[in-house]
Amino acid sequence: MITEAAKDSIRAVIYIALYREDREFISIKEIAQTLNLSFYFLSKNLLKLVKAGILESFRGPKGGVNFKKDPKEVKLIDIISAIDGTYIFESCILGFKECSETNPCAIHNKWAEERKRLYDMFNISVKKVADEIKSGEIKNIKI
Amino acid sequence: MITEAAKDSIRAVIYIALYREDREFISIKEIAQTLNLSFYFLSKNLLKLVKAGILESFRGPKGGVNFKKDPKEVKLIDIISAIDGTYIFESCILGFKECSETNPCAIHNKWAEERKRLYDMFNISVKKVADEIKSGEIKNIKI
DNA sequence: AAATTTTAAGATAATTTTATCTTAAATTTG
DNA sequence: CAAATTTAAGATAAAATTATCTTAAAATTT
Repeated sequence: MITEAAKDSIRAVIYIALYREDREFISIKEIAQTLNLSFYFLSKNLLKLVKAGILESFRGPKGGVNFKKDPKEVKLIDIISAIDGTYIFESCILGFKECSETNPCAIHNKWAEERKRLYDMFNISVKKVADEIKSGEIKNIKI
Repeated sequence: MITEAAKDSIRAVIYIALYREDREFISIKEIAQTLNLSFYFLSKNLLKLVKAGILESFRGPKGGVNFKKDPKEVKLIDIISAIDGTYIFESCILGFKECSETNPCAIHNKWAEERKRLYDMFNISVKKVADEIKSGEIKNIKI
């Protein structure tokens, strides 16, 4: 569905939203250690979010990353798009380069509906996900 | 979502269901040429379907592959399972090894619903897909 | 100013997936 | 029986993704 890179990155931004509080920057080391992710791999991936204008970064001690955009405005789909691209939500499930209503593959209609739903599923802001977690509605949740 | 191997294989079985008529075996060469797929890659993948008991094969001139199981009984999900495994329909969208209702990730509930729908989408028989195509309900369809 | 910390950038390697080729075995055709 | 055709099996290579490491640059701390 989505790459490991995108999965790690989504977990990272949720972590930042949950635990940054009033800190200026959260070090990637802290994120990687807490989430049990590879520091190297996460660094590379978060850098893409920096370049996409979603996060900002700062070097040196006290350095790290933080949201550049308001997490209310950052959707999970934006993370996925920045890391994996939007191809998965636009492409034909049977691999045709062109596949549309007017010249569909055998299961175009079914997939078109599901990929729209998947898009909608990820079209939720980081803030909203973080707030759901904070609210305690969901028991035993893992970050 | 699903691998290229699975995509090719789904197209191949739909092709066989549509065009085998009363022939005993359909050569992989014919399938690959008609569908514009790599003969080498398709051979390898269809072999997996043979080993999974979905197709049967026969060597020599007049050789090829054909359904072993009735295409009414073969679901697209069976093709995907034989080629890619069922992992995608069971796994956590954020990559956790264990993720369930009782110990969920941040978007477990949303993804659990969507992956169920994806499973259902592929839980359609090859015969049904082929019949839909033959019926002509869908205009300008590509195989 | 020197040492330390942290991201930036890019090199390198491992793994997985995709693609191609070769040889063998089974079957038919001539 | 020899030649041709087709799948079977496995070797090899290419491409993409994941993982790790190294060096540089920026900032802070001492």
